[in-house]
Amino acid sequence: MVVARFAPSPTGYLHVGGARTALFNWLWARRMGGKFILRIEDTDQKRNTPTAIEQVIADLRWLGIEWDEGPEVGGPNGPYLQSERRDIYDKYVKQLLDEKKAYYCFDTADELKAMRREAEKQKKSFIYRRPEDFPDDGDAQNKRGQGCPVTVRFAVGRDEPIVVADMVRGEVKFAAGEIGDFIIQKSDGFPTYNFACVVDDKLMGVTHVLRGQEHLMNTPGQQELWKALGFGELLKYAHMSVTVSDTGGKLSKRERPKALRKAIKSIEDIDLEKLAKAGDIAVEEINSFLKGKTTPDVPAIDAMTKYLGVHLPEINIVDFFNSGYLPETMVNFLALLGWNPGGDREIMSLEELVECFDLSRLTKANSLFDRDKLLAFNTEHIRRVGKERLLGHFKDYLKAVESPVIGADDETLERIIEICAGARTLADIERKSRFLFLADERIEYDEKAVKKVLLKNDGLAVLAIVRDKLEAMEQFTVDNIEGMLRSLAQEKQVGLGKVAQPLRVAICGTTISPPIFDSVQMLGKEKTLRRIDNTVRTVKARAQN
RNA sequence: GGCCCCAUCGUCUAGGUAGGCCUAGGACACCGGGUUUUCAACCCGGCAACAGGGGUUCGAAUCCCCUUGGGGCUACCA
Repeated sequence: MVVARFAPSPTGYLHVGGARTALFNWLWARRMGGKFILRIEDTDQKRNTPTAIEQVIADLRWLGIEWDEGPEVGGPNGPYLQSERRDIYDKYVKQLLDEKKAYYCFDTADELKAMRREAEKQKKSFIYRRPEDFPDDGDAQNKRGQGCPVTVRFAVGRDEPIVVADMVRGEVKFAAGEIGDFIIQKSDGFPTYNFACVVDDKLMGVTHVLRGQEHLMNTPGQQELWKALGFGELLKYAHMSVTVSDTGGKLSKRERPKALRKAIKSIEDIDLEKLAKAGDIAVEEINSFLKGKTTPDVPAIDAMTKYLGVHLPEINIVDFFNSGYLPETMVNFLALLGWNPGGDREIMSLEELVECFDLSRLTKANSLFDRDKLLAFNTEHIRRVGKERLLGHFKDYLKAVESPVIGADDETLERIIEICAGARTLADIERKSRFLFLADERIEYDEKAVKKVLLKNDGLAVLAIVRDKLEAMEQFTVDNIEGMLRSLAQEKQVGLGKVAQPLRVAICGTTISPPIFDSVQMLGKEKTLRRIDNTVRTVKARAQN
């Protein structure tokens, strides 16, 4: 049976790269009728962030990726948090030590740094110099007593080249002696990633590992460890292409802070105190951030971004959710990053993806994360998800962004979705419909729109006529409103826009709204009239100044 | 620096594993036109690529080599 896994480290939110890895492993497991495991690799105590696990779990579920074994669902091979498996790793470290396949080391960080510098000077790879005689437990005990760091290194075989049979790249050869002895147990007693991952993959029965190409250089070492531990049949590896950013290089979560830094610096007379308050951090922290020394945490970044009203590139899965993307879109788009079903197929549901997913169609070359195309995919998925699901997604979105639209009942929301057909994101729908739920006096007027539509071409005069006709209307229906506006336009021998636009700006403050007849009808007669009056008053007052 | 991976339109890619079906197909973006009450959507049309150089072959986008270019890794991070 195929057993695949996703093994994130809880250092932050689930980002695009991680989500893709998770998705591919999940697709492969589902396609083969196998099992998908979620394992948390929290072996670095310094980097773990407390809420990360919950976040990652929430994001995976939002995408529709469910696991058969792992946190919250349990399973026979638990625990699924590596920090809770220390005794297991200790046992295997001891085995390797006893068999002289691993050895203690006492180097300090500075000593190691010096060795690396030396290697670089000689234009060679840094290969740790293995001692002639391995220190024994007593030596380790002594060194520890003296306050020396004690680590354990794996003695990598040096006689034969190491060959990794990769399902994407074929046989990748590493010359004998090229892979140095790497640390498998840190001085704090925790295993390193390269060790814990090998042990767990065996114990959890993993058969396939799909991961980014950035792991390719870890594979020979892990494979040798696997053999040294006597784990038997090797894992099947597939190293997928890296997703690169349009700014060049691997798509990284550091892009958001970077973009924010740039945005802050571009603002001339910025009030750092206020900004700090918005982000709930100290001013010194911002200064240090601007110098590139430190990075505030995600909530602070998000809060400051919101405060400044700037748009940062989405990197984490929640970012896409907050920008109004559908999980259907993300899953579809992610799947096409380094894979494709062949031919012309592009828009697919999760179910369709499972049906045709195939490792032989994994792409070798890196792919760029194209936000324009993502938007096009979202437009298409909004069109095709179906009413019920879209309504659900929309409500989730409204809750997350704390929109005033949240107060509407389902019937109204469905109507809104309907009249906003063609929207590219849920944010578009929200933006267009929020005027319906704002208090009349909270309408913000777009200067350009006011100038162009109301102050020119008799805008206000037309608006006055429209107002009277609306007031006189007995049945405030879409048809009546449409009929009135159309005949008025005809009467005046002008395009519909000439009469519709002033009305549009009057009720929502901008020239962007759902179709005008629906907008007016949904707003209702009373509010429409009041807004027209407010608008006239405001605009006249402003024109005088 | 060392090791490793990769290379078709601006971008994602089909085609490459069985060389002729490719005067290279699709999608996004872009440009032009249409529809139109705004934005968006929608419809029609257009632009646009086998990185370069050597081979192998009757024949190469497809196989081999080199160059160039891009990317990854190079931690007591994962």
